[in-house]
Amino acid sequence: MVTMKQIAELCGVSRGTVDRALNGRGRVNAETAENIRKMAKQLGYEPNPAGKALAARKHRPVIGIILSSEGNAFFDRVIEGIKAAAEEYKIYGLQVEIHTMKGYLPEDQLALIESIQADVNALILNPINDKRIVQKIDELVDAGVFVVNLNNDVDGSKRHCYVGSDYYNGGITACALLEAMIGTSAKIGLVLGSRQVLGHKQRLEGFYHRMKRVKDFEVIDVIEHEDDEIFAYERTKEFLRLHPETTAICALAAGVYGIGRAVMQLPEEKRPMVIAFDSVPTTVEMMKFGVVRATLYQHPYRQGHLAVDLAFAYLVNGRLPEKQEYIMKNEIRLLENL
Amino acid sequence: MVTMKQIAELCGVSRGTVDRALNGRGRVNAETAENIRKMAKQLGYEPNPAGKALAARKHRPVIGIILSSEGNAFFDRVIEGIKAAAEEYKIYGLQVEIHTMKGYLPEDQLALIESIQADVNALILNPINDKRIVQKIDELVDAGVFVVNLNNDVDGSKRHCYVGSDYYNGGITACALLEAMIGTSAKIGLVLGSRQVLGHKQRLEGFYHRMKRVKDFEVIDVIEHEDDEIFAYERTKEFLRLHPETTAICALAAGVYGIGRAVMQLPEEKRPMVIAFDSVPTTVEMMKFGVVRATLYQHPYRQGHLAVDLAFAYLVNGRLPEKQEYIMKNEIRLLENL
DNA sequence: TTGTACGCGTTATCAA
DNA sequence: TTGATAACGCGTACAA
Repeated sequence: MVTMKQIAELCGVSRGTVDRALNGRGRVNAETAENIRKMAKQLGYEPNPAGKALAARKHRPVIGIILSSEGNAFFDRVIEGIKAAAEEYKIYGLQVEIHTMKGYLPEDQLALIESIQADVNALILNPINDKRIVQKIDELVDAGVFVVNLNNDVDGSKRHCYVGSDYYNGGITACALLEAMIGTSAKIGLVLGSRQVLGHKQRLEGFYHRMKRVKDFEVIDVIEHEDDEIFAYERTKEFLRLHPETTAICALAAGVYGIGRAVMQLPEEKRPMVIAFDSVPTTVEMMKFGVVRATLYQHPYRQGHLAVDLAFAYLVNGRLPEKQEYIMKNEIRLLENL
Repeated sequence: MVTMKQIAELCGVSRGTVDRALNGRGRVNAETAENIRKMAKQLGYEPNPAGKALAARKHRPVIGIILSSEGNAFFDRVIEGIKAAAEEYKIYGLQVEIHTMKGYLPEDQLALIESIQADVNALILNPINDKRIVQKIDELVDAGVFVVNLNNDVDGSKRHCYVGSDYYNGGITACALLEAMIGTSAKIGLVLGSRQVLGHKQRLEGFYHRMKRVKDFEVIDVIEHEDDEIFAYERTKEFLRLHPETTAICALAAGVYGIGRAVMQLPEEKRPMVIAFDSVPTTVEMMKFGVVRATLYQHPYRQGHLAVDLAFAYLVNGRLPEKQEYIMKNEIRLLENL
């Protein structure tokens, strides 16, 4: 393991100069700087995180987290992951501040970002898909803030990386799972929050794509519930009344409890097979009732933890993420392996 | 964040004394020691890993790893996880040495352990279920070596912790999955390495336990292939010849490729549904052929990584694991979400 | 029994 | 443009 001290000796300069050269702090002769960089590369120098961490303790870097999570139980586990990571890194002086909000109004999120942006070194957020949000992200990145998009992404922003699930593959997997469980013939109702939401739209597309390969799958209709449990209940109920021929319902987003309650009003032998996403407590309840047969799980805890890991690695150890996107697998879970 | 220095000042002693009191190095007045410990507890003192890591760099702690992995592709990903973790911690002076072996003879493993035990501070191994191995583990623990059992456990040993999968639940989940995919009626062949292997036996028990709840599931026979691909092929072939009524085969352990090849000799419409464990390349191939319909995945990469994480936390940061057992979930995967 | 001083690798400040 | 020095928290050798 090679250290700055060794490089300094070999180059015949002081550690301070090596530091300036390697970390681009300026005020160093271009020639010696080049020489030092070459030597460092040749020796395979890697900064020691422990040393960095120790020295960084004075900084007390702050990670601000903004989540549109209120009323969405999926984020409960995400937040647990965030808190576990925060606890783990507290010792390095890292401060993590979580701000939650309700709904998806861009101006609300914008206001929240602006209220904290002066005080954070990194920002983790589930961005709302809006021009102004993208601009704000870019502004922060340009100002030196490390930005992670969590659980959903917006395209064209300068965010350092994205942590979340693969929505398109989620749709594909949901369709494949349905085929595996119900056979090649089904009359299907698809339920989601809104086609405006990028992730929901992608899942829908994935589902349709995979469906081309199944002989007798037919989508009767796509129901949108605007992420509202009551709407999910009412609209599913109405859908089932209009379409008693339905044999499967695929809940591509939240609202599972409402959907389940609507399905439960049918006599058992007439109930369609329901599959869902995530395993929030109310969904688990529906699985115990036998109403929801399977669910697709996307490691919410790990998503939260990883987002903080990446910000930590950058702030304390100066390490940029290796990848632009950290995508969780879609895991299939039955009641038995929840 | 409270440091030893602060505690020293508050107690009116030197930092050296605090160190001795808190780390039980002796040579310190019992009364002052007690006082210091109380103060530390009261302030919620937690040693700073960065400081520890830096100071520990002279030690160059060694983790020895012994795996009966040769010829078992499952461990390829486990080893990738181990190597990734080793790379991550190299900077802290951690050395990781992997030793692989073939087969499950206790004396072989014993000899391997003995050949390295003088040189390691921690040992990670997948122990063979044998009295002598248990004794050896206990001997090492008593000698101050940190021991992690990986992928399978032996009962009654003093190992610090176990990292691996939940075999019993794996059997339960396999049965539930089969029911979800094939319906409530099936004539089943169960294939595994050997009932002598604890994990295989537990999966078998889990499968039988869950099967009680399914009306028309019937196990025709249990085939043992001694973890040999050719035996798996031959015996499955013979089984299918004797029992053309078979509608499902559940591969509870390795040998999936041999099983698949035997199944492929039947005309497509007569093939039983096959489900398996793990997703090694040959199993993936069988899934692409449509022969294996689903597999149960147990996070091999994370198993390997976590085992090293725990040893690192102990050796460099002096942290004992929070849990005795770190159990991975059994995840269901189709070709689509592999 | 206790205190002092140094080193681990890095960053930051100040003086040259 | 540079170098020297102190500091971060901990472990430890040595002196008192």
